[in-house]
Amino acid sequence: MKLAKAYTPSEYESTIYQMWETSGAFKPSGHGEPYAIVMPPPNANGNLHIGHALMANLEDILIRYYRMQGRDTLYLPGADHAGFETWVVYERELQKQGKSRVDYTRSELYSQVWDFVAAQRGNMEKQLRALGASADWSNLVFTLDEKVVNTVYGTFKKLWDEGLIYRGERIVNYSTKYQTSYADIEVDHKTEKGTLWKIAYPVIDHVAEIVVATTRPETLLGDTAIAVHPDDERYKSLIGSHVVVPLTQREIPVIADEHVDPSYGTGAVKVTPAHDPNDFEIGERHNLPRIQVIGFDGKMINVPEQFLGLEVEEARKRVLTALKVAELRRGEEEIEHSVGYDYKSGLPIQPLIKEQWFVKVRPLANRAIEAIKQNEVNIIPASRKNALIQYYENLRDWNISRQIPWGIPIPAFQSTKDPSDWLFDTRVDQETIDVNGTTYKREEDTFDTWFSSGQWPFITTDYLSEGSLSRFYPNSVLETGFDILYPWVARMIMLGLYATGEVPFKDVYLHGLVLDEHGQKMSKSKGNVINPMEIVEAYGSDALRLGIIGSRGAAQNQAFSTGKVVAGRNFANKLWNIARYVENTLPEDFELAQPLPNSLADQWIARQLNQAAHDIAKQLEGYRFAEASETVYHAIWDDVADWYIEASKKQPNPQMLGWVLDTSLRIAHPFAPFVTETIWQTLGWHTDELLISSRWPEKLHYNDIAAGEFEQLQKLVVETRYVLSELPGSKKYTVLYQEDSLIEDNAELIAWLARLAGVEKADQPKGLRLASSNREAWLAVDEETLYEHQTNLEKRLAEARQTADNLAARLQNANYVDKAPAHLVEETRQQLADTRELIERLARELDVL
RNA sequence: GGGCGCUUAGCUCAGUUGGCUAGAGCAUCUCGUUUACACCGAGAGGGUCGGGGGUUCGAGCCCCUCAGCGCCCACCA
Repeated sequence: MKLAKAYTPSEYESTIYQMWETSGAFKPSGHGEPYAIVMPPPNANGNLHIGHALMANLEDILIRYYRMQGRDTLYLPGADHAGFETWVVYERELQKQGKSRVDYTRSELYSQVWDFVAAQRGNMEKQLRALGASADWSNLVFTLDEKVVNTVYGTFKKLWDEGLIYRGERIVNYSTKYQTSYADIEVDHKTEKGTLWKIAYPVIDHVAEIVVATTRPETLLGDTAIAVHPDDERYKSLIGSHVVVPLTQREIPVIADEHVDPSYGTGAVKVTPAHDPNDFEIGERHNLPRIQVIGFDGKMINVPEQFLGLEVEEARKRVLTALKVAELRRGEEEIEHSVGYDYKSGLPIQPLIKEQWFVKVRPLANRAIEAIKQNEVNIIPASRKNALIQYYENLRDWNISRQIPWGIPIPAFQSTKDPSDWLFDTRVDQETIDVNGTTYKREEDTFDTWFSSGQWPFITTDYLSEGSLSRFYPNSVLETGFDILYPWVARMIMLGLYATGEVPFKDVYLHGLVLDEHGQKMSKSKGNVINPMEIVEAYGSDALRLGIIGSRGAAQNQAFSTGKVVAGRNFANKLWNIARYVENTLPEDFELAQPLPNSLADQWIARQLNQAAHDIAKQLEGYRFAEASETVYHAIWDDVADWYIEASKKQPNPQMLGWVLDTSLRIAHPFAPFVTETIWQTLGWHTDELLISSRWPEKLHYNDIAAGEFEQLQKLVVETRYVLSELPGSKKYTVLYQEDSLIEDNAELIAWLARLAGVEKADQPKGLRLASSNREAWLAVDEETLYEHQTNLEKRLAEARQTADNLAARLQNANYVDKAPAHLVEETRQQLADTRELIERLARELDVL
């Protein structure tokens, strides 16, 4: 089969992908040391965004590389039920139908969402295929698959049995919009300007008042104490007396608590245990009652008639007005403070008291810290390591209950006789169960999705049940966005260590955000979202891949660049045309065999490609993707195309040409899988093997001296081209040489590469000395031209003298000679010698003039 | 209140334990219809590596400091 004139990706990509998939190339080989990446599961019913493309490309590059290294490779894809995200979408659907969650039972809602998701599934899998992800689809796991639920229940049971699960009334972060509690990490803290109001509480039986400072005056309706610091002289005498809560008739005590900072505000704090985490703790210490004044719907409850049913914002205004009327306001000041917002709705989060399931994280976090400090898990970039440790150190107990139906039900039942009696039981499809004559009622909450996804590495590999993929745990690397280091990666490390006793993965590679072309964060509302599928259609999958990983460092946000994608497309086309040239040059019946480097160019390209294969391997093993892709790009474009192919036109060596193309395809394959495989298939040199399943290139033996001689020729050619570019007109010139066997043997080659009329031997050569290559060569020009170029020579001579001076100065520095590594000193000496020779040659030429 | 990142060519960015003349893509300029490729070839210009100080034989890289931009974490009312 013949290659078409230009590479049109869309003509080949889907066919090539199918070929890979049906050949079984994506499945683990069962031979070699295991190498595994478990893909962070994209939303099952969503479309991929550009960040997914980056993720899939980075992971697939690693997978393809290690597969070619002969490792037993698993790239395990997943699909996420995306509990809360999907629920929010579905609740909006319900709203459109004029319904709400209260119209259905939990199981009804669950099955509705299940159908909703099922109807929209499949897009992201198609899109991952279009990106070339060589994932093992036969092992895809959905986050609600039975095995996921069972494993999650097992872990929950283990935690429960070992006393690491508790259910308790705590202040939780509550979204009044979505009617569910959140984990701490789901709250967005924003620092903003606010008002600190000062409010007077009259003291009973004293002619006095205590002024407190608060940013949330509406909560005073739920106050159950005033707290002051025990040593605060201003208030010491009032400790134990009572005050009246403004706007109510309630009397509350003045208490002393170390928590109060006498220097802040007025030094006196109103205590509202039901609506503030600190106050909750003060309340615990002093046995204070809790009065809930904000309901779970965000409206005021248990308050005087005039405030009942108001939204919090409105209640605040009216309370302030009422206080003014009562003449209890004592001033206000503008302050900066931090306010928690619902990350999804953007509305303020209400701290509310709720009974929830919590995981005691301290023992889990401590073990994770140890693992990270011991480098059982490596974080790339390393700068995130300390941040992660710090996160673990500050981590508080984890609320894992969510009041949404779309998720894994918490397998717990509560006694109808004794509310504190809870049983672990997985019969979650039943509303009640009877155990020992007692009826138990089902918990209606579901798990936080991070609780189940935090177990992903050992769930997907069936590690606990010792399934056929269990050899892939711990995974080799977890590759994901740095934005989910805390919510996801941190939890996987804790839960992995807890459930399996081993770290879930050895390396964590974090990528940054893909920003738009102008460095702005992409968002639907800004309308600057780049759809990866459109890029694939326009430029090809390989182009997107090369473009998106180029110049991108770990955990670094970086703008998307169409220019880089275009460069990627051009590279694919370059590869294609190299292949076309080779195909047209080699005989029809060409068969690949062990090549024998013959010409200087042969020796040189063998060295260059050996080196490239080695460098790329090192770079990929160190997760330096951008550098690796650059190495590929230059080895193939500069060395193979611009030098080797051109040289081979004059000094052909068919076996060598075949080897060069074959090797180029192999080293480029992880980065540009489609075009390389298409060429490989079209050439048909390997009838029994796909490129995807082939091996990383072996070193080819070459002669180092000959390779160095080719570099000499390159220097001569480059210099000649440079001089020629400065000469006017398009006349062809001749290069003359004197007693130089290297030039003599390669005269035709030099003439071709430098576009010369010829390269001829002369007894008394005249013209422009080609000095920098250290060969006895002159460009034959007439006297007039030579004269015009005298200044040029003088400039070069001056430059060379400067260089020589610098080098000499360095060598005269005793410290340099003593302390710098010997090879550097030697190199400097050599350079100085070379430069002095150059000076001599240039000076001779000037003498001639 | 803690922590982190960024500042390198006109633009977007690479540059791992300090070591030749600091690189790439795009953009710019000059030349080129050579039978693989104009999605091309040849050549060129362009940077006091944010400012200042220090360590070192040697600093884009290490230390201190200043400035600008950005991010994360955190229950000070």
